[in-house]
Amino acid sequence: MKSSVTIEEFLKKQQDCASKAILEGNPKVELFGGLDLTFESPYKTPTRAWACLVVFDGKRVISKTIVEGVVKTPYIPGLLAMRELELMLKAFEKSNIKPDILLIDGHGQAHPRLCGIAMHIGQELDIPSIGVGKKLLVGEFSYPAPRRGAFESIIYKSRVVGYALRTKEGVKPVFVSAGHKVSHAFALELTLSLCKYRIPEPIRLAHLNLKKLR
DNA sequence: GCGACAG
DNA sequence: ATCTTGTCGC
Ligand SMILES: [Mg+2]
Repeated sequence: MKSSVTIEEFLKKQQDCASKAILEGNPKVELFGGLDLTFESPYKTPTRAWACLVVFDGKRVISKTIVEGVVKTPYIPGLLAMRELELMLKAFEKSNIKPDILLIDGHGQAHPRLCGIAMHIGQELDIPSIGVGKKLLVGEFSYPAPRRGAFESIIYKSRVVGYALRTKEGVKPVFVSAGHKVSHAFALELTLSLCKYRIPEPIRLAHLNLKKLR
């Protein structure tokens, strides 16, 4: 059996994670990983779930890895990692090809305790990571101009914790924040470079693969 | 106490 | 997060 972590314990883990945050770095990366999950019964717990890791080289998909598992924790805002981290790590471990950086469907530092799921994953694997959320969890921002590449800071407790980025002309922005060993500026530029549509290709393709699977 | 709240 | 075709708009 695997000792189930309590909310209290996980909150401590997040404090620890935030205290060890490394939010700087402009790593040379060539293989980009994208991670996402899908659930058999999203409103029930426990439920069967699958995680997918897509490794993209900027042009082609180098590998896709899907793993199945049982998720026992319900979704609680601020505790997404409690629900999705394990399966994501499992997918990474199973993959023979390891990306140089991970893009996660969720936030990095833009989090109530400055420790979103992207930061957890980056630290656990010690590889650069970036959080890309479709909706904001905490903080304030102004809508960036409609042109692709326009961005505005996400301010939380008087500091910049990420950016609202327009990844496609005239389409809703995404919220990018550094997770591990990258700066927010690096996260912004890399994310934009990987966007053909609103969502960066690695994450978009991971999501699509899971959608076909069910 | 009320409202907001990644996926 | 998931159920789903067409439809409207950039
Ligand atoms: Mg997701």
